[in-house]
Parts: sequence; structure tokens; C-alpha cells
Amino acid sequence: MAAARDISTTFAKGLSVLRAFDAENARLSFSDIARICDLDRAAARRLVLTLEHLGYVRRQGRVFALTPKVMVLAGGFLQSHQYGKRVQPVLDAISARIDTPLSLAVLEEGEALYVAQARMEPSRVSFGFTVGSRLPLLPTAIGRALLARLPEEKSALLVAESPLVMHTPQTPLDRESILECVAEARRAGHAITRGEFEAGVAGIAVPVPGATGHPFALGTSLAQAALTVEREATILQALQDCARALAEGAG
Amino acid sequence: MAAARDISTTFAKGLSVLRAFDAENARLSFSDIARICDLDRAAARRLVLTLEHLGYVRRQGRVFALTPKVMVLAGGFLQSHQYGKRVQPVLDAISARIDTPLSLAVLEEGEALYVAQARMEPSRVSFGFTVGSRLPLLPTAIGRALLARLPEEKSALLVAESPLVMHTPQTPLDRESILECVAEARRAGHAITRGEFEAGVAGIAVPVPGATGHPFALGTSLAQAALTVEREATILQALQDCARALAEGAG
DNA sequence: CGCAGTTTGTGCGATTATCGCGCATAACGT
DNA sequence: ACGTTATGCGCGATAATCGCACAAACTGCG
Repeated sequence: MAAARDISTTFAKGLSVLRAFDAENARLSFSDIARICDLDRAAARRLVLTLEHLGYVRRQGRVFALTPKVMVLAGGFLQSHQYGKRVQPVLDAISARIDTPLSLAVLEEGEALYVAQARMEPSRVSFGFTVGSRLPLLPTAIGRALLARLPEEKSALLVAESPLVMHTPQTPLDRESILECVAEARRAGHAITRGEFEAGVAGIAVPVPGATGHPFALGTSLAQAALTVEREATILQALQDCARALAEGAG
Repeated sequence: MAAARDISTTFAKGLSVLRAFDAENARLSFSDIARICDLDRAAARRLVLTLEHLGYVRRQGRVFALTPKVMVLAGGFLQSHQYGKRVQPVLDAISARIDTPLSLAVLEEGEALYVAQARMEPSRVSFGFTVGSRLPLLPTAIGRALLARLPEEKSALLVAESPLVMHTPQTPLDRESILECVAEARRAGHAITRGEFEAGVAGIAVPVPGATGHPFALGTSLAQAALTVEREATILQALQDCARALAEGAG
């Protein structure tokens, strides 16, 4: 573990500025950023001007927004891990086979972080999640599949620490019953939600096997009404096939 | 424009370290990074340890690799610009309509940077491009569509500055003929390549109209043999429809 | 297995890059 | 028009960062 003297606080602050921009905070002023990142406003100003200078943000009046250039950073990850060759084709193939969208997520800072997707249905816009979107763990199938993949005490800790938010009337708000859902997902090898995160939407997810590194899970979502017993079995089989293929092909 | 005193050189160096990782440089040592980023190796070491501390890279023996956490930065851009709601559904719909993959790119630092994609064909893996991938301007349809979207003198400058690389035997290596292709793309409102970047692969791309901000283009690729006159007309119509829908819906 | 070359760990003194403050100005919203 | 908020910017202080040097560890090869 790095000693304090080996950590560049200026760089860390700068990265926190990049993190300030998200779905809720699309355009931010110097003052906004200083407040969100808990920085002195002169420091925030210099860091934002550095991002502007390098092309990662652009100014619109008194506010700033991220530019597409930040996608290059994601490209560094996706290309260096060969997602375009090893992951995306597997997702695309399975997605085409079962005619449903797929999302691959990793557990990251107590959330499910989407790193790849396939075959978004043109007719139905979910919440508009993209690669880089972060979903809560507790009310989502993919979150529970990630939790199911962890040792029990570790997932219990994450369940205890994660915020309880009522997304729909079906969202469970007691950690005991969520823990029971996670335990059930661990036993069954998959997680299913029904309207707990998005009204009328079912989620199905499986953990991706793998010994080292970050825990991954693979999931899909579809209209609850479309989830028949047969459909569920088909999707589960396909997700498990896909997860196995990903585990084998992606280092 | 920011004065030099308003630029944080440490933060800028740190971001350059993040940029060192790509398809060719998946795993890098301190020395590699110092060399690639032209930094003193102690400085490189501190910056890498900062990234490790924050979770953006992880160590594997003596080398480091990016972690999925960098996807959060891309998510900031995609979510704050509502790509999941405004861009992705349009791409998915058109992609489904013409049964071909689509990629949306922006001109970024003399290259075409993919920012969104739809419906990758499961049966054909191109070069494995993903969001965040950067493609050269000169031999690709999408690059030429981006160039066609710029004022003539600006695109002439970019053509003059861009490297000439023989990707296939069909790649043109004289800037005059490339400029002529760009001029033709400007006249026709679209660009078509045939095997100039990927052997046996045709590319078709159109610029995305829009007055402000970064220039965007939309393109697809398919087997050259599959590109009949009828197919070309269908695809072009769909790309133009899509580009227009994107221009209208994406701020 | 030994060796040469390369890489890394780390302490340290120097310095300059960054810090935060304060005052003046600009912009915004009512 | 005015009050409030945000911003520009100069400046002195300082601590964060710098780069060097030496020792240790690692790697690849014969």
C-alpha cells in the first residue's frame, strides 16, 4: 500500500473534479465543483481550467460540461482489456440468440458499474443506462448477483452499508429481506427482481465466474409481463452460457 | 484561455499517465510509463501509486493495468449528455431497421473517437473497436465524413498533418487523392470507403449536422461484397435519417 | 546459477507548484 | 436596480512535489 508521501493530492483532487459530472450534474460552475468536491474555490478553478486546457471539459458561459474526450480514458480500459474482441462479440451473440439486451457490470465502490452492453431494444428505453452507468446493488438483479458472488460476510457488510431507497412501491426497504434475496441468489446461482428497481420491469442476472480480480455479473431486463416460466428458463440458460464463455475468454 | 499559472501541471501529468494505457500498452511498469509520458520516473511512480490508491489501476507484479473504474469517467460524459436516452435509442432503432452496426464518432485530436455504438454483428468481429476507440481520419469513411464537415482549410490542414499509414493494399498514400475524396464527401454529403482501412470491408458514413460544439459523424461498415447499389442507397438513407434525428434530439 | 542490465524502493534536500486569502469586479435573478 | 453569488486575479506562504542518488530487487540470458 502506498505511503502518504507517494500519493499526489493534487492529482487526486483533479480526478475528483472529473467525477463531479454525472447525470444529475451535467453542467457545473466553479463554485458548484468546489462545493461538490469539498475544495477551495481557487483550487477548483485551477483544476477545471486544467481540464479545459486539455480538452476534457468545455465552458458554456459560467458553467462547464464534460467533452467526448473523456471517452478516450474508457477506451484505454476497453481496448487494453480487448473488450471489443473478447467480450462484446460474446454479449452480442447471446443477446441476438435470446433477443434481449445484456449488460455486463462490475462491483465498484458499492455499486454495479456497467462496462459493456449489447443489443439495446430500440422500442423500449429503460432509464437510459450506458456503459459507465452505476446502479444500486440492493434493488437490482445485477447488484444482487454481484453480492451473491462475494463471500457472505463481505456481501453482508455491503448490504449493511448501501443506502435504502424506494425506487418503486415494490422496492424492499429492510436489509434482512434483501440479505435473504442475496442468499437465495447465491444458492440458485442467479438473481431475479420484479419491479423492485423499475416499475413493471423484471431483471435477471448471473454472476460471472472468475477467481481473480473484480467481481462481474451479467444481466438483462425485460417487461415483467413478458417473463413467462419458459422465457425465464431460456434467458437463464443463455446468461449462464454467456457468463461461462466470458469467464473462459476474457483473461 | 487559461494562463500558465492557472494550469496544474501535476494534474496534467497525471492525466497523461492515464492516457498511456491503450490497446498496444495494456500493462505498463513505472519505467514504461515514465518513458511513454516523458516523466521523471519518481514522478511517474507517485502518479501511478495515486491511481492505484484511488482504484483506477491495479498492480500485477511489476506492471499496472487500468481497472473498470475508469469507465465511471466515461459514464460521467454519457450520462450528463443523456446518451442513454437521446442517442442510443436512435442508433438502436436505425441499426435494427437496416440490420447493420452503427458507430457515432467525434473528431478528437486528429482522430475519430467512437462515443456510441449500436448492434454489433455477432458473426463478424471487426477490429474490436469499442466506445473510446480512436480511428485514423484518412483511410476511414467516418474520418472522411468528419473532415467533410469542417471548413475546407481546416480539413486540408488535418489531412496534411495526419500520418499516412498503409492499412491494406487499397489504402491511398497520397494526400492529394485523400483531399479529393474528402471534397467528394463534402459534395455528396457522405463518404464511402472500400477496403482502404480493413481488407474486404466497406465503410459508409455521413456527417451529423449541428452548428456548435464538436463535429460528429455516423457510420457503418459491412462486407464489401454485400454492398450492392440498392443496399448502399438503403444504408445511406438510414444514416441520413439517423444523423438528422441525432441532430434534432441531442442538445 | 551467476551475472549484467534494468527496474524499483526510498530517503532527502531543494524548490516551485500549489495553496488559500482577500479585494475588486462581473453576472445573475428577482 | 439591487442584493447576492460567482469569478478574476495578485500575492505571500508553504507544503506538495520534484529529481537525484544509492541500494536492493528482479529479469533474462548464457
